[in-house]
Amino acid sequence: MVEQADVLRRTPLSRDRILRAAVALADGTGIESLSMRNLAQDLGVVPMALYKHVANKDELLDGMIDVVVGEIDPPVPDTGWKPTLRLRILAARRMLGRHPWAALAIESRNTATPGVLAYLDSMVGVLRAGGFSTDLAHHVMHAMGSRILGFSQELFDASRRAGRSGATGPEPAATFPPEAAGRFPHLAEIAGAASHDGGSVVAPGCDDQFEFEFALDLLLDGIERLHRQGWTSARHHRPDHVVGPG
Amino acid sequence: MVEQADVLRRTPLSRDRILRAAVALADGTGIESLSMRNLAQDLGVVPMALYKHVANKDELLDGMIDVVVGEIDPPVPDTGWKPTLRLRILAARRMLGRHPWAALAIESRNTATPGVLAYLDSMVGVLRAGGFSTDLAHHVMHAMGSRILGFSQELFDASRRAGRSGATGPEPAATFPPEAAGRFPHLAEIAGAASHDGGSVVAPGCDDQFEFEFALDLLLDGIERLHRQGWTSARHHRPDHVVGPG
DNA sequence: ACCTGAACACCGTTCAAGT
DNA sequence: ACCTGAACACCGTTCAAGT
Repeated sequence: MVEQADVLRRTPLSRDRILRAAVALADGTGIESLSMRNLAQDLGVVPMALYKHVANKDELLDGMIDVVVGEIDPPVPDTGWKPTLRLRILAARRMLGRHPWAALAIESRNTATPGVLAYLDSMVGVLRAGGFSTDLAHHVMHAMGSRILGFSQELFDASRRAGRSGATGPEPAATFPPEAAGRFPHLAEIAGAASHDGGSVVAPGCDDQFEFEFALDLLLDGIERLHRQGWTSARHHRPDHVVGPG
Repeated sequence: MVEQADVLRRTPLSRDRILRAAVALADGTGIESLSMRNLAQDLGVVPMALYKHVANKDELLDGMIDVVVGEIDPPVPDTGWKPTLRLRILAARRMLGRHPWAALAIESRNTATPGVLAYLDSMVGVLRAGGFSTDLAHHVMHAMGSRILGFSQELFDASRRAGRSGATGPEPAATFPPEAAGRFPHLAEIAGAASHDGGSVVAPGCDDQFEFEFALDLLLDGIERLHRQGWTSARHHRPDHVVGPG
């Protein structure tokens, strides 16, 4: 650790170098010991030097998230939507295993980072290419929720963040920022964003309660089916980890 | 807010009063503004007075979690496992709507609180009463994950917490504390805890990878079924919010 | 113009001094 | 014995002084 700091001391600071050091620090000693001061020390730099490259700690965390989300293996082409989704989600899970702080960090950000949006957009693209309607693809993304990034259910649901505005109750689900519609076309489509020729985008958001019950009933119905069939893990649980309830 | 503090200033401090005030503070101004100092001020008390009733801030958060988990409506008897689970999970979701900080707070605790364990135990009890084997009930609890408390997938998976012990990779899934086996019999059963006559308990934990893939495939198979059937939300999406993909 | 030390406004918690 | 003010070891970030 200290030797590494010595080696790097003279190489010039950059946003990229800061983000990599921050990820390494969080991986190594836990997210709770990631402070601007500790990070600066690891980099052999005075704390204020970091602020030339990242606006504040929140932006640092956003950058760290995009670094690790970028590590998720890209989708394997030409294998059909189901194995493609499956492999990619398992790749996301492996990434989360390498960076134990990442799941909670992603969940606690109030707005999705560009890297997370790109990942989600490509997942929707896989569904659309597989023949899913935007409607079904939308609900599927909500249903997959906690699996799609290895965790985390309601990615576009802002209701969990506290309202310093003082309003009570869940706020309307904030979809993604309108200016991102061009960059993430599948997400825009899913969100029901109507891109009128001028370029302005309207995203009506979605019905959280419906999405929650859609996923809940999808699971309950699948569980009921297994229960009726007298499902036992003994017939499915194999050491190579490639089988499930199917 | 201020008047309330005035009213309560003379009533003696208690753990219960502290927890209620903490929940109110988090509900009102957000979890990030919940500090021991702010909480003490709301209670018209010096910060150190709190430490007579709660050991530290972590224990305060644990207490707050159990207060709100205690608000979840109890299961309605005699309606079958499926509607019972469904109603209870929707009740949990309503609770999370009232306390926007709670989901993330529960997820970020490293060990489940007694209240959360009691809730989960009663959910397993519903499955067992419905004729589910301990084996299937176990996998179902993992599969429901993000829904069972309105969120949060791997309740007994400690791999997301950083290891200050320096070890890399996911730790073996920590089940619940052995001494809790007596209080939460259904969870103990699920965890495969073998309670030998002396009273000592062995919980072998579970295969995280298998549980993840079980839930993933349960969802993917259900999604495939909907896709083949040409499912459309137009036929299911009704304003009264009582229908899903079934 | 750029960099950075000191300072500010906070934390959670310890500890010793006061009653 | 009990309570509590001051203090300690931290934060993220501002700001002005130094180059």
